[in-house]
Amino acid sequence: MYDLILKNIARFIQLTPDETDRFTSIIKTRTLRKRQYLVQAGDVFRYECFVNKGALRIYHIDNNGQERIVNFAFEGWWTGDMYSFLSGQPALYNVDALEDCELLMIEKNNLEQLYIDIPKFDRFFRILLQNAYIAMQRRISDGMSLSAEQRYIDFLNRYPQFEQRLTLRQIASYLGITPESLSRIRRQRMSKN
Amino acid sequence: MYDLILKNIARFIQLTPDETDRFTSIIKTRTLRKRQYLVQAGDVFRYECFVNKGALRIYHIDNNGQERIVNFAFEGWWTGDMYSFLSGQPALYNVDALEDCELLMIEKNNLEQLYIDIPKFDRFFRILLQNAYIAMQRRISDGMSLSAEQRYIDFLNRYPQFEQRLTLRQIASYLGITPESLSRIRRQRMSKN
DNA sequence: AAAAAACATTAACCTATGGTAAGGGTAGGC
DNA sequence: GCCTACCCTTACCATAGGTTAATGTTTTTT
Repeated sequence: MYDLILKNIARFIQLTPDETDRFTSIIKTRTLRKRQYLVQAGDVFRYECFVNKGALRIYHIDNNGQERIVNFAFEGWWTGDMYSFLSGQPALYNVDALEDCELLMIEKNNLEQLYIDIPKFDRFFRILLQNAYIAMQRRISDGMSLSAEQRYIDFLNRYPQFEQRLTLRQIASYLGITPESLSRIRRQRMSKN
Repeated sequence: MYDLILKNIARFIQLTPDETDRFTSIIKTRTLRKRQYLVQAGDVFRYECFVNKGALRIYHIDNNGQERIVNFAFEGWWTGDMYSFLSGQPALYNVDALEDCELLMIEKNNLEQLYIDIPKFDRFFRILLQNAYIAMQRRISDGMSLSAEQRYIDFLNRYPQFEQRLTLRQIASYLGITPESLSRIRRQRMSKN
């Protein structure tokens, strides 16, 4: 049950058996069925979530009523709504399940006590966030510099294993274009090669 | 000299006098003249930098040779090249001074020893990164959802104090549009109001 | 102070992508 | 097993923003 999350943590910090027990004792598990919400924008959401199985999307609804996927979360990734978690204010984003999911969740108060008792977890999440920072900075500069087609090609190269688990609409939304545009890009690429 | 950085740190953690001394002992100061590089893409850069005075930009050169500003850094902000700092690989971005600057710099080895000696600094940078994460997530979704004009208006609302310190080209580059487009947007806004 | 370089503005034109609509395919609910 | 709803594709037109170029202005260099 906890294999994947413990391996994920062991990438950056080493826990003693006691610390491992302490950590797993605050984990709550939750399953989601496909399409089920984990977070709805506007609700307060006080958990950091580790995806043990399945896939989710983080998205918001823009002024034109379009769903815009800000990110995905697959097995081994962390998700939630950082803003709501940190501030206690209503969540900015929706998070829902693209497939049946199994989540490991840590409640805010429990995590804050964990930070106090085992400061190594401050370190773990610091390193996790540094990596997220690098990835997001690249997404920002790619979004400014690259054409829709180039962003699509980069997406395929970066996440070849996920393409088949996502629909065209989901990929288009993540890339910041319409499904029609992505369909056109695919056709043009077919005829080129 | 250290007032601003100590106040910045005191937002999230409390240091004892000894810890404060320990911290300030590893700070190196550096001044940059306007246009001077702090980091050049391709060089290894092993410092986290706090802007005590002045302003910088983080940018990269895209495939068309255009400078794309990924972010600014004003007094009280942290900057550097997170990728190079973490991995020891060549930096992905250029960072240079938009004004004469005074920087407080922490070398990687010193910071890593500081993390070990005073784990509160793990916590400090964790919280700093969480806030950066929220800001970057918003930039990604704004970049996908909003028109160039809306992004410009949001920029003015969010950073009214910085507009006058930046040129039109710099703001346009940050917004991901050409200077010509921003000039057109400004003119249209003038005639509307 | 002069020369050179970079910046801002405007205009005319171009292109990538969005909007809309329609047809056929596929999957999930009853 | 049918129906409904959603998904993908294609086509045609609309438009925001890019490109190029010309002009005047400001800043930097010498």
